[in-house]
Amino acid sequence: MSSTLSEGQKLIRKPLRSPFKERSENDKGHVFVEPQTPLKNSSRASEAALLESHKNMGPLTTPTKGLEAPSSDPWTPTSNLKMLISAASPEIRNREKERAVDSGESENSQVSIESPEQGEEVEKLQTSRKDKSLGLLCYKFLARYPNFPNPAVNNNISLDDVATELNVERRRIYDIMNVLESLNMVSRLAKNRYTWHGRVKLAQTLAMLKRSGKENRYDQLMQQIRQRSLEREFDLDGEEKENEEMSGFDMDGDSSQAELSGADPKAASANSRKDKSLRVMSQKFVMLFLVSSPPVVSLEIAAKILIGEDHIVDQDKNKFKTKIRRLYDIANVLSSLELIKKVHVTEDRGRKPAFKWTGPEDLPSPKGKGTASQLLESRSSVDSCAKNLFSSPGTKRGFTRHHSLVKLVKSIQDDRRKINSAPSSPVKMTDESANGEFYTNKMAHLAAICKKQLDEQSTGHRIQPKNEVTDALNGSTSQVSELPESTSASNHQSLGPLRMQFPVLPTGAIPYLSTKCSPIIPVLIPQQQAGGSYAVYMHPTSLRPHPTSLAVRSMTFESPGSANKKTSPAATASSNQTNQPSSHGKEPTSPSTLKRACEEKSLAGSPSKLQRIEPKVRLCEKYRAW
DNA sequence: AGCTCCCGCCAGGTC
DNA sequence: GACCTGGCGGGAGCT
Repeated sequence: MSSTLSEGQKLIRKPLRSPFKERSENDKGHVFVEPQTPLKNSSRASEAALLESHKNMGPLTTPTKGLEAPSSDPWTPTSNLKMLISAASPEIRNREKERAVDSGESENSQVSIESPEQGEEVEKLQTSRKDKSLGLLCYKFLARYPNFPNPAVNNNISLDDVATELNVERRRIYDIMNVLESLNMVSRLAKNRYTWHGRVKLAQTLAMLKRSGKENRYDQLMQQIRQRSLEREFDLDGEEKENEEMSGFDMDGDSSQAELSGADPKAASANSRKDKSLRVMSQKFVMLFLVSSPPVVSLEIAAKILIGEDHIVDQDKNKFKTKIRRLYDIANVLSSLELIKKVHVTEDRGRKPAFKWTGPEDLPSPKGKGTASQLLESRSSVDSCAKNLFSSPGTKRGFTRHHSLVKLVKSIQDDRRKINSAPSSPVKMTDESANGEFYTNKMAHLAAICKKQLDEQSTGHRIQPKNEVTDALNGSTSQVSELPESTSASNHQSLGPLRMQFPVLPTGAIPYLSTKCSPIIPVLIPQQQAGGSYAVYMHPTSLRPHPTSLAVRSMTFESPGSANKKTSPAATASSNQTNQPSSHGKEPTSPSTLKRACEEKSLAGSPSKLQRIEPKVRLCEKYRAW
């Protein structure tokens, strides 16, 4: 069954084996690198090995990619790498075994991953689902090419060749290529052919994406969705409420996608399809990280934003699930690129998968007023789809955006207007907190801290180079520039690197949940629970009528499989973040805090709800490092 | 049980 | 019409 794959797609498309039958036998741990590790870890280990090798390649260390070389030929400067790839590519080994070819130089001869008696078992296990993961496949793919290719050499990629040599269906290669293309790491040259760019354009692309993300106010969208999610979460009559809130989004239901292209149904259809493409999704997903502070994005939030939260109702739950699936695909590739890393956000409802940005933090300032579209369009223009990722430079919005998202932004703006005129207005809050009129000494002190942080936050940005901030501000519309004028440029000085912004809170740290929509005052509470410190987030408005009002929330960030669930270096490093303006500090925003913020926000217009939001301590904010 | 995501069907697009 | 591209969701493997 494992016949040689021809150039033709038909053969590639057909599975070479009966995966499910084989899978059923894959019930034991196996290894590629570390024989004693369990199944999952083994794959991770092999990925890590590949990654390490890939790293070792370094820039310009792999002059040729040897694309057209047969799979058994060593990649000249990276033969060692190939060995590792093969170690992680059981199918290649299987194929080699079956063909009884290449006994001398074949990879399996160099990969001592199992004892002879284990051979058969491992061979079965080699077809493990994990071994076929998109992430691992991407590692293998990336290992074939240098990060910074020599423009002089042929950097063409043949999908057929890649699919054949990696022994996967071409379909899988498309997934990888789409994500890579979204980052300008490859560009489509022609049918079946791509050009490898590596990371040459990556930083610039990311900068563009960041800028576009800001222009699209994805940070605010995230915040908004979190808030609404919290509202739902803490509503006693959640279901009815959910419907209420869904309608409160001013949603346009299923029509949103069709509206993307205006009245032209055909264009709408095309645009809808494009908008769902892995490329667009990937870019938007990356944008979320780039504009988020801390740079942690849960799949749930991402999916909601990518869908437009309005779709998450009834039968559209399926859409959500599908989106999540796609996000996993994207995330796997991005993980292979080391741009993100999987973490978990533990909330009341349990652990939620999330990803943390681990890619470059200091992005170059996008040149001029160019948009991401220019960057993308500057590459191969063959793919019109990519062009549609961004609107023309002249337009304000950088990206094609769901109509629902436009409305979402509108909703945010409305909220902001309300908030700014409401007692819970951030400005008012900070002013009040500054004079401490309504608080105890401790409250006043904390409020002062909060004010300071708010001032910093209101600068709108934390770690970016100043010029980039300026660009972002210039390029964006009123939303961003609405930020209070009290911004102090000097506040940027103390800002640490992006990762330092992540609110892993060691003892004593006071996280500030910066959100324009829900100003929260962090208050340390004398709570001694294992695992770290706790902060109580107090909404300023709740402090006045209910000085004891607390809104606390538990949230744990942890790395899957991380042994160190407590304070990590990252946590320690972030211990100073009390003074770090978390800009749009969104991610760790306590759900209950947000909930409270939303509730209280709505109080202005609905005093009757006041009773329902009687001060209550929800949970404790507990951050663990990954 | 829920999370993760492989797999391949099949529709739309391109040649 | 053949082939390319990739959205999509079923359902298996994993935790």
